[in-house]
Amino acid sequence: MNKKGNSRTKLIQAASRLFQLQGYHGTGLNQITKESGAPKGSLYYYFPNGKEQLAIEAVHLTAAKVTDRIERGLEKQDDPVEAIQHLIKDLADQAVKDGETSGVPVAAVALETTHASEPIRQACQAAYEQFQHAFAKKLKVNGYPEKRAEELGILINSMIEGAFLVSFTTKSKNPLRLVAEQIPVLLK
Amino acid sequence: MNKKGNSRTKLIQAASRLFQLQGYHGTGLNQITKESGAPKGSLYYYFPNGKEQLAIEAVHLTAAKVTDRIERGLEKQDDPVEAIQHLIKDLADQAVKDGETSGVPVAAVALETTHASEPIRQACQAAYEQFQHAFAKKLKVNGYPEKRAEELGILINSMIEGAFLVSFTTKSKNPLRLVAEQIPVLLK
DNA sequence: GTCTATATACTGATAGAC
DNA sequence: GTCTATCAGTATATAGAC
Repeated sequence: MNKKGNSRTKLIQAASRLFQLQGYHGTGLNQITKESGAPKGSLYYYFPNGKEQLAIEAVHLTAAKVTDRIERGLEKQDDPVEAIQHLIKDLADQAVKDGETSGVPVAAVALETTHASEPIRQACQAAYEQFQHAFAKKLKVNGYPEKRAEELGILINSMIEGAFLVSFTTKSKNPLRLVAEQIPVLLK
Repeated sequence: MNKKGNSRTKLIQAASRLFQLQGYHGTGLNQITKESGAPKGSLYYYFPNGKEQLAIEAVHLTAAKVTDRIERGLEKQDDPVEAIQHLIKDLADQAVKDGETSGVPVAAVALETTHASEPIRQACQAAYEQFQHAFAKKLKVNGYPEKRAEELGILINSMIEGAFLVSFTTKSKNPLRLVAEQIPVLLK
């Protein structure tokens, strides 16, 4: 990576973090450039389409990082039930304990921009499809039929998103805990 | 209701609608006063604490309306499984078809402000607790033990929130459909 | 109680020197 | 590629006439 790639990357990383915490409209470009350490004037050099383009790339980065985390988590145990339950337990700790440094990936940006920017919406949609696919892949490897595995991927991702949202907002682990307990019944 | 109550109510109603669609930071006070038809200068007369106070009251209104909708929906059928499934089917139509006029209640505001305003966060938490309680009440009436009913209320609300969020973002009914199909297994 | 005008700060975005 | 200065627009919030 050259200098160019470096500043570009730092901007996307800062944007990814801040959009997750404060949402799209709640995060200004000044704050992003300041936090990234990248020179402010160069933002429009790397992202000629401005904030929207930066948000799309930030969502892509967030999606890649979260997908990687899901995949690594699921690899730790062979049994899908135990693997998924363990992953959810980790999320529960993060949602409640990490306080100021944590947010629900993608969700805030998705809700704010679905009606306002179709390209950003599509980036968020792609993120959710990646998450679903990561769960489905684990289930296929363990013998679930393809179609059933994909449906369960959608279902598991939705349940985790909702429970994460409610756990985060109410500062309680209960929603994520209850979803984790439901996994064995779901995969039976 | 006198004139005062009327303007106040119109402001809260417009705020409730717009915050749901565009989030907290994505909605300006100018837009709210314009859409409400209430005189702009009077906003700070009714809400001395400004936008934050207006948002709290808007969340309370949204919570009351949604809770009412859940309760009325659940009353339509005696069997809790069928009642909840029917309710989710209605939500699925709304999330995908209503397009520009629909949003996920409370969620956008909750995600944006949880780290920025404790009073707004508490209003969102109260909203989720109302939703959970509405489901739990239906289950208690139908013979579920109190503790189990309350856990299922949290779980059902979380599942619906997540599936609504993903359905809304991906413009697909699948997540909500799959959650609906899961209800019988859940309540077995 | 209503409404206008405005203060102040910040937003996204741009131009141009270096 | 970097950085500064700055644009026009809008944000929340306020002061004061009526």
